[in-house]
Amino acid sequence: MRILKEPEVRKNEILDAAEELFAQKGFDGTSTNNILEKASIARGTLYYHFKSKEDIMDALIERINARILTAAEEIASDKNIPVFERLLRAVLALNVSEQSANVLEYVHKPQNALMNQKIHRAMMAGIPPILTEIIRDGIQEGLFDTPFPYECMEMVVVYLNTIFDEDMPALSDSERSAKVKAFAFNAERLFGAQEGSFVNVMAMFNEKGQNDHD
Amino acid sequence: MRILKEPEVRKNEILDAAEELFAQKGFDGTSTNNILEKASIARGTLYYHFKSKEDIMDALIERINARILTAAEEIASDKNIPVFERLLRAVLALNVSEQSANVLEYVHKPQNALMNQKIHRAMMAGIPPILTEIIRDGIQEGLFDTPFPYECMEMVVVYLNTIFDEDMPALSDSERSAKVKAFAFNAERLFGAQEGSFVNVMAMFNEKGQNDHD
DNA sequence: ATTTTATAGACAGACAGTCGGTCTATAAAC
DNA sequence: GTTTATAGACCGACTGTCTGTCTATAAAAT
Repeated sequence: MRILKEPEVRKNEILDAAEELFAQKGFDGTSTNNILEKASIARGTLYYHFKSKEDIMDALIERINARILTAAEEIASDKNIPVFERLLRAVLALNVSEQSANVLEYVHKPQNALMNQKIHRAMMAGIPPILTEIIRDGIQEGLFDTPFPYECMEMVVVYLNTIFDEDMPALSDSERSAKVKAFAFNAERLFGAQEGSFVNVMAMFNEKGQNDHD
Repeated sequence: MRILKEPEVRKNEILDAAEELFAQKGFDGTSTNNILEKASIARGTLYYHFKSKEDIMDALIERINARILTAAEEIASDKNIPVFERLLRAVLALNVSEQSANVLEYVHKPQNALMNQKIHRAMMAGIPPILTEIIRDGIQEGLFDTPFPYECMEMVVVYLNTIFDEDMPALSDSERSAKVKAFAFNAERLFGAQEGSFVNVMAMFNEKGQNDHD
């Protein structure tokens, strides 16, 4: 007895199943059979809707990415929020909020190198423009001073994604704290911000970050 | 008629074969059968020496990495070379020289995500300490001024690896030139160097870089 | 001669994708 | 209204490739 569904419905069911499995076992650790079972469909159905396993991953990344960037973009364009707070909230939306907890799950799976690469690329295309808008407002208000806001933001985002990514050799608490301090100092230099201003943002970041996880 | 060889000899033959194939077709695109054929050995021999396909890759990365970092380290510790030139030559040894042309080949293969990740990790562990030594000398000589030489170097290396990596969306010549200019400016800020000093280094870098490829 | 090391290749099971066929909904023809 | 044809969604057996395992054995060492 076969069950017919709208293509969009079925596609999302497959993506839902894949999302859960990739997060749990990684892309490489998830077989198409796992997906079939979880979505309760046959092999031919899967390949009717997606042309390959990698196609499923690409669709999933696109879906997740859209969610995350949309949330951050709304925050970034809300001129009623002060610049530093906006920056903080956008970063939270991108890295720590419940929505992007999914991204972190994937990134840290050992069998997810390809997916990591694609996620990273999507993030690098999407995040700096959003955050640079905030930096430009900060420049207008005299909080920052750099002729290259985009490139500064790009550098900071790349670094955050790499060094504070749990995938890298684990940092002890004191190592992490030292790195955060150094990073704040370096970010102040890059953006031409007043010394100490990013340290304060970082403190808020850590507080909010921890609250979110309690 | 079987041919016996010293384990180290045989191991290196397998690695040589793998090195060529991974560069040509990527890790995922290379089957163990390809390696068997190229090294003229049987499957059992391969698994006698290496415990898995991934083990071969790990050994290969280690081999290449050792070569590259050794060359750069020699340059970095040669106190007779002026700081800026030492920095330039070490960077060349790490990124552009013939030895590391091999690394670039791997990094840009579409089926090499896992290998990229491992190479990147190895590089991030090996490169910043070497270059930071040079920065420290520069601080001693008053060329640089930063309380966080290591973290600055780390940031710069991460950025160089990511943004100027050909794997990222291709940059036009003018885009690249603009990015190099912005990067030089930002590096000057990070290291507390005199404005314009890194732009000059970059010019040398481009010249030398181009000559190497002609 | 016996033991150890290195080599060979047949075999097994998992995997992603293919292919031929079936089923369902629906429009068109009667 | 009923019948027929069509489109497209679905099914599952099958295929070829892949990595790793296992058994046999040649060559070297003792």
